[in-house]
Amino acid sequence: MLTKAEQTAKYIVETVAPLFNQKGYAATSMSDITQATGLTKGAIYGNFENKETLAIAAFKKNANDLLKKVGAHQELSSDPLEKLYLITDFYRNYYQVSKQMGGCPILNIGVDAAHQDTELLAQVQRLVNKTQEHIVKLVQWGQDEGKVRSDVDPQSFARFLYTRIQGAIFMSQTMDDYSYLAEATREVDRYMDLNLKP
Amino acid sequence: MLTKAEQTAKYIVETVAPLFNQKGYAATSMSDITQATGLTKGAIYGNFENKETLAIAAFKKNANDLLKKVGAHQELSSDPLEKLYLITDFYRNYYQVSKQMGGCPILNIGVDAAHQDTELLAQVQRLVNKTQEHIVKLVQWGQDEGKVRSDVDPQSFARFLYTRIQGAIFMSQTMDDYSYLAEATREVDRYMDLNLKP
DNA sequence: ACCAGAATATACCAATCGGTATTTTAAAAT
DNA sequence: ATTTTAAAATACCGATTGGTATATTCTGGT
Repeated sequence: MLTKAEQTAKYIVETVAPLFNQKGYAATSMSDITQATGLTKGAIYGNFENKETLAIAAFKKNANDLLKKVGAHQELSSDPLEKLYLITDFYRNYYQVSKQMGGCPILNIGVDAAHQDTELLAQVQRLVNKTQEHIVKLVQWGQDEGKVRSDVDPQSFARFLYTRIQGAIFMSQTMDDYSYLAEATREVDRYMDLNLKP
Repeated sequence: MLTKAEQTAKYIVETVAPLFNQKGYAATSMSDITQATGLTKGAIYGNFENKETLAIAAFKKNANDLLKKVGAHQELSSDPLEKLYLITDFYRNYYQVSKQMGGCPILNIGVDAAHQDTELLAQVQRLVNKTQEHIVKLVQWGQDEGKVRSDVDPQSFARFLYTRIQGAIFMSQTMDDYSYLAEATREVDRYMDLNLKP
């Protein structure tokens, strides 16, 4: 069971997560935060050391939500190759999903924190590596079971898939045009049809 | 010949362009600007109406520099297909080029201005469309001369090339890893080898 | 019902924010 | 050389920034 403080801390993070994600760290003020939460500075600073730790908590919340969603979608199959297709399938609808978070947190915080050497950037990099390693393991698993061609390099495929989709996320977001993601996921699917399937 | 005011206005924009590009609009303060230029607020506001017009001028400067550089690189050939290869060749070294500007302005300002509905976002979208249309024309020109296969859809190829490379730009920038751009340009080249050449 | 500790609200801080009005300095025209 | 004009420096504005110290309210245990 959550204590009162843990409840409000959770509430604050949930309320503030899309704010930081949309406007970035510097552009999100403490008054934005008190206004959005309906709480006062006392409540905020009673639960978080400072603005930065709150921003980090907010990013972690968004990142975790994202991992959970894409993870849950992969549960629809127990086959490694089909799980890869389910990843692209998840991102096919990512335009709507990310809008609820105020845009893609990897993209937004990655760009916002670049050249600033903050803990936030390290968190983004950690998440990117984690996701790529997950794809690597899926490919290796598929190869172990003979469902993915053995001449595929798991690492470089993971980098390709992630980079291709992340580019489409950027384009869809800044051009406000869903179709970039549609095209990218279709292409990655085709790539897997041609190069991953034995 | 430039008047005194035009000279300082140019100097201000040049000095301030990498600042806005790196830190974003909100995080770049007027004192950052006076400090970087060595000028006072009087000089800044004597030449620019407000912070936003200065930020727009700074982005246009970066965007223009970028277009000039990628344009100059295409001058190395007069053949439309070879010009397409020169575009990917330009982005092969974009990691260093963009670092001088404080990161890719399309990426940085695109993300920074998203969800804010400012003139800046419109400028980014304009530049993206302009670049894509340029690629479309190169493909069409190549088709007219029989140097590009006629079954290629210029529009969708342009979107693919731009999105693929922009994704690599994001990854290289936030992971601080050049190789994403190397892989992306190599892959686009291979794609053109296989699908564009007659 | 009462009390102790936790949690939130209030009031306040120096510093900085973007912006402006005015004064001083530099350059151009006569 | 003097006047006029353009440009930059200075001084200042109210508002807001992130953050803190203190006061008040809420809540769970007895």
